[in-house]
Amino acid sequence: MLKEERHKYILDQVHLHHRILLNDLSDALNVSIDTVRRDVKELHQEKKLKKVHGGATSFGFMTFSKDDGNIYLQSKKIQIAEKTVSLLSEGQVILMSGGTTNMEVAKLIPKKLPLTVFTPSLHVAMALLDHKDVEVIFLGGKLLHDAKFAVGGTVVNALSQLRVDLCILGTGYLDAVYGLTEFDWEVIQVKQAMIRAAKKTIILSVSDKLHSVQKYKTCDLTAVHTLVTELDPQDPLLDAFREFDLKLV
Amino acid sequence: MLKEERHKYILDQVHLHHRILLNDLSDALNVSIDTVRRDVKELHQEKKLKKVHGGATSFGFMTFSKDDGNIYLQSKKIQIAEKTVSLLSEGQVILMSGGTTNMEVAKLIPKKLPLTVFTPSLHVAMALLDHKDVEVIFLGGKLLHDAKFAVGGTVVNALSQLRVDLCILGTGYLDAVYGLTEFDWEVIQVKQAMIRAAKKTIILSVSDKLHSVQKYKTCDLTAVHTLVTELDPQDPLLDAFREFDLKLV
DNA sequence: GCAAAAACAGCAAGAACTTGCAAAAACCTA
DNA sequence: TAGGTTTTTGCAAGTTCTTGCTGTTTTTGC
Repeated sequence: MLKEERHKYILDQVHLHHRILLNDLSDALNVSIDTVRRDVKELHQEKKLKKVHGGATSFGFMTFSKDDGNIYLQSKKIQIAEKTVSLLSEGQVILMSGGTTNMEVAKLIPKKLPLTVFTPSLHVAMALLDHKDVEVIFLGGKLLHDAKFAVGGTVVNALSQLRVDLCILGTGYLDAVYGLTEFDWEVIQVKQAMIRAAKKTIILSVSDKLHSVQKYKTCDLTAVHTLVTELDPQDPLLDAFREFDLKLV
Repeated sequence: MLKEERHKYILDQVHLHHRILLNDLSDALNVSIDTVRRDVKELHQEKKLKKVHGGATSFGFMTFSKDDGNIYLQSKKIQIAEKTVSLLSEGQVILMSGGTTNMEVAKLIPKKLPLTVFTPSLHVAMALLDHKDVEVIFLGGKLLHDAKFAVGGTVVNALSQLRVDLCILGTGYLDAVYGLTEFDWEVIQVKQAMIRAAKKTIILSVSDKLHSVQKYKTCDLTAVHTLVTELDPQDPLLDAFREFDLKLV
């Protein structure tokens, strides 16, 4: 492999994930850690990226966000994603919905963690394909133009034939009384099928979305096993959810 | 072999693969490594390519454009895409494979043209979702990490239940004698199923890939109805394909 | 403050590059 | 066509670049 190719790969990865570990690079490129270190050093001197202890980051990382421009929201989502990733274990078969929070989870999954992931989200699938050890199966169907998410009978049908370890539901609206709600009927159908297909369901929610309700209901909180937020599990904001048989993380 | 011929070959290879090793060139051209080195040096001075340690890369190789950094190849693909789009008509149900050429087709489809498109390619699906009037159905299945393409029984099975107007096959290798070939067995299975599911099949190929053969065979040229290249339909390079009942565009 | 991980410096083998040169081929020009 | 000139090509020797390994120093997390 040419040095230029390695450099391109490294820069692509850094731009995609905002940060990258030298070990992962060494692994992905099949060269020694020293070589990668030297590559990153060069790119650092060329001001193409920023070298940090253990890896590298892109320059813009802390100054702007590709997503909604909201750095606070973004960092909350990353916190949630980190907590969620720590709940995963090797060899699991999981289901992931869409949403930006789930995107962060996809990016943060360790490169060497073997998993099988089913998802109807184009973005999540795309992000997961960077992970050589993750088998990605896309649940095909009619795609929603804005959400880049597959819905419809095909998806629900495929899900009805699955039995997976874990379902990770991203962005939704959450309320102790009304449960999990959404504004898109088609999405509801898919999420319900996802919950049915999984032994355990984890929902991810930034605290801003707690106690908010939308038009349609996905499920009651009793159907959920774990709720991950960026807050400390002891935070009083979560009190309303303690009455359920729910693990707060 | 003339120097000019070598130069053309080298440029073609660099444009096609974005990079090339001096050893491979020396091997393919049956000249010493020194000669190749001198050739590449010249081309470098003429700014036709970029010489790097161990080989050469095309310009634009280091850019981060989502597209294909290669200007020459890129413009050929756009020409092909334009011709292809002109073959489409309102209300058609079509199948699109992956590849960068098909990506260009997806981008160039008129925003107001109502179509239904089935595809197993993440990139094509993503590009099509920009078009509000195109209904996109993703053919789900196990995703190939590098090609971002769904393969396997699920896809083939779903395809077996389809009957569409048109199948647009992107990047493949084409030869008058050996027909359409690929290097990935799984992809072959999907492409064959796509051809079976369509009333008509269009294949897109940049002229560089004409007369080249890969390991596995997708189909004979008799299964194809239209061949779109960036060349003029009268170009002698296409003579080998005239014996077939094939529309050249 | 300690143990583990990461970074650094120096070294050696191998690959790639440069330079100079001579033989062969191609190209004039009479 | 013969003889001289230029270009092209391959070879060899020496140099530089790349890369993985070693041991040492620095940083990090507990």
